Amino acid sequence: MRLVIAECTVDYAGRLTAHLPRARRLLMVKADGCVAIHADGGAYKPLNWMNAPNTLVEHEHHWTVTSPKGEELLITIHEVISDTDVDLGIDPGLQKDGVEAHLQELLALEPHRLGDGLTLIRREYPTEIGPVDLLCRHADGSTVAIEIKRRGEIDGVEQLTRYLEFLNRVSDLAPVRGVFAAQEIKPQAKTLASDRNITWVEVDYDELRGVERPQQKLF
Amino acid sequence: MRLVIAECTVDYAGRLTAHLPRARRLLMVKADGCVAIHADGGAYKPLNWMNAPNTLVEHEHHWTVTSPKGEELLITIHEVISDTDVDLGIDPGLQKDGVEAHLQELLALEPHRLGDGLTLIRREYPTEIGPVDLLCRHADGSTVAIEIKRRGEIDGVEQLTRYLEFLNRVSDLAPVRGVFAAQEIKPQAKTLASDRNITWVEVDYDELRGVERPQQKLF
DNA sequence: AGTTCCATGTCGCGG
DNA sequence: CCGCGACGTGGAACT
Repeated sequence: MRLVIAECTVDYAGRLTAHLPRARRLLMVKADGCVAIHADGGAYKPLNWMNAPNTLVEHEHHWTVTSPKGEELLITIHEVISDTDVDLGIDPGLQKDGVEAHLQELLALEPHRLGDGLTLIRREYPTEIGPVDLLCRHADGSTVAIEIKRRGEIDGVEQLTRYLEFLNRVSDLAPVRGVFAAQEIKPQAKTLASDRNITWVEVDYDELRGVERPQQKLF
Repeated sequence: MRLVIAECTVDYAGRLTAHLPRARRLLMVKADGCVAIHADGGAYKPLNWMNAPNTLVEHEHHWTVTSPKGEELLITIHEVISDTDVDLGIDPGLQKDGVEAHLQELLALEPHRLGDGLTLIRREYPTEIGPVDLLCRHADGSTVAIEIKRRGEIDGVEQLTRYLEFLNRVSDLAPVRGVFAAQEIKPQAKTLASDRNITWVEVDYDELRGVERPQQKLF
């Protein structure tokens, strides 16, 4: 990784056009070729950037970065304050826990937690307007479409409603009922779901994964 | 801005839990207090971060960052390779051009591009659930509500649907038709729009702004 | 402060 | 490679 502190002016033309007046900034060039221009604020997001893959060409007083998608970044260098190179090696990567995918896995294994008599037909059941998280069969022969969210909000109910509309109209699975599952569901989402005859279930994540990995305090 | 290169291990607990095994990384601390941990790849996004406001406490072999929202970041420092501080001053800020607002301006000037016989009533026409991008009158006396996106996706169709529902129910403008306009519209969004009798139009941004401001090559 | 909506969103997965 | 949806989405504008 290369870190350059420099007085610079920046112009970007690509998905939009943007301009940065002259100021002192950090230019970060990573091993994968991506370039980011940071100011001393504005959270972790850079002011301007080019993602890999791209081509960086350094001239005397300016850098040009071009991407195969036709994006262009021009960095005019007025003065270099410092220019350092560090070898970080490859990162072992981030381990995440507690996201929707994990919740879906666990519920696919135990769909009965969302309603008695449910068995899985398949995960990510495809429809014209996108995949349904879980499609299940009920013991009575009816079908149940399940939308899973980490946090249940109104958007999720809308999404499930669309799936139900299409599944009931175009497939031979009809009638299809809906179940909205999340670790936590906002009151508005509960109201809307109930109003549309969609069952909602708040699932206990820790209970679901059992004693597998107890939550630990960091410090 | 402070830049530290260090061998470190990182644990985050907040909206989810995450762990980074020991490796050499860049720790970036900005003037606004935000902390970002970068590897040598993976675009501009850090592996882990804490946004301002937060509290950074440095101990002998570890840093703790806590946010008022109850998020915690623990950085265990095994070895410091370098530790530098730079004064960047405040940034004059980014100037952008070519976003949705601009598209709306251009279409407000030439609404007929979205359908024959359309004339503008007003931009940002207020409703109780938010402003409609453009409200137009058709030559036949009917009203047309227009939602504009840079990229047309299903969310935008939902948004327009809500406006139409409301306008048709509570206003004396009824009947109100809908037009969904974007530079590019996803197939699913087209399907949903058509299904709801909403016309969709893909507009050519460059053609729209015509000779007004020709795209300039940076280099 | 809470809500809504845009974003050069970015990222990852499945077809 | 494209399409699609999640994201610790982040960030700004408006109530």
